[in-house]
Amino acid sequence: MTKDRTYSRYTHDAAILLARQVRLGRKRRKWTEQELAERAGISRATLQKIEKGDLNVAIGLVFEVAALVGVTLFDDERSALVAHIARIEDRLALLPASVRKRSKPVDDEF
Amino acid sequence: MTKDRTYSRYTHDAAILLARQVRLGRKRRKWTEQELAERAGISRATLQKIEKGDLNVAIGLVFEVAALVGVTLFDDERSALVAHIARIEDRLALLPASVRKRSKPVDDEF
DNA sequence: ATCTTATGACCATTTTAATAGTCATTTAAG
DNA sequence: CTTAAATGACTATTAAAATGGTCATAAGAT
Repeated sequence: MTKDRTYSRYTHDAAILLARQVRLGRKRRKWTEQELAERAGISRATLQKIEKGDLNVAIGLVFEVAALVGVTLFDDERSALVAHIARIEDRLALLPASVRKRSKPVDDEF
Repeated sequence: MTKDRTYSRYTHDAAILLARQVRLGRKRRKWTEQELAERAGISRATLQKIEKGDLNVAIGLVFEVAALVGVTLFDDERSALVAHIARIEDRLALLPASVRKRSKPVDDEF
C-alpha cells in the first residue's frame, strides 16, 4: 500500500503536456474516449489515466495513443528518427563499453 | 502468460531513441547502471529495461531517469514547457467539452 | 595476465498497473 | 426542456511490472 515515489517537476510537466496534447488530438478527430481506447487496444480507464498525465502508465501505451492522435515526440519524419538513433549509437560506440569507477580523478569535461 | 500486444514502428523507434539517449547520457556522466538506478530510486533491473527501450516501463520512471542524465523531451526551458501546456489548454477550451458522435455529417476540417 | 567491477540476463516474489464494470454527472443534440 | 451519450470517478479482479538476488561473461585497470 505504498505510494511514496516522487517525481521531478519536469517529469510532471512533461507528462501533463503530453496528456493535454493527446486530449486535444483526440477531440480534433472527434473521437470519444471509448473510440480512441478501442483503436489503441486499451481500456477507457487507462486512456483516462493517460489523458490525466498519470505517471504510472506504461510508456508504450502512452506513445501508441499519442501517435494515434498525431502527437509525436522527436518530431515526425520516420527516417529522421531512425537516423537520429544511428547518430546516438555512433556516439555510444566512441565511449568505453563499461563505466569504470575507481582509480584516480579523471577529466570530466567534454 | 499473455504477451500479445503490438506496437507501431514509431512507438518502438521513439522508445529506442530515448533509451539510447539515456545510455549515452549516463556514460557521459560516467555513472554505472547501479549508480544511476540509485539516484533515480529504482532497481538496476528496471534501469536496464529503460536502456533497452522496453515499452512496459512506467512513463514516469523513464522520464525521471532521462531527466537525470540530461535528456529532455519537449526541449529544455522549464518556462517554455509550462507555457506550452497553457497554449494547449487554451486550444482545448475552444473545443466542446465532450465529443458527440451521432447526428448528421459534420465539417471535419480545421 | 590477473584482478576487480560493470554489464547482461534470469528467476521468484511483491507490488502495482490494467481491465471490466458500474454509477453519477455533465453536456451536446434534438 | 428532454434525452441519450460522453465523461469523471471509483471498485474488485487479473495481469504484469518492479524488485532483490544471483550468476556468467565482458571489459577496464593494474
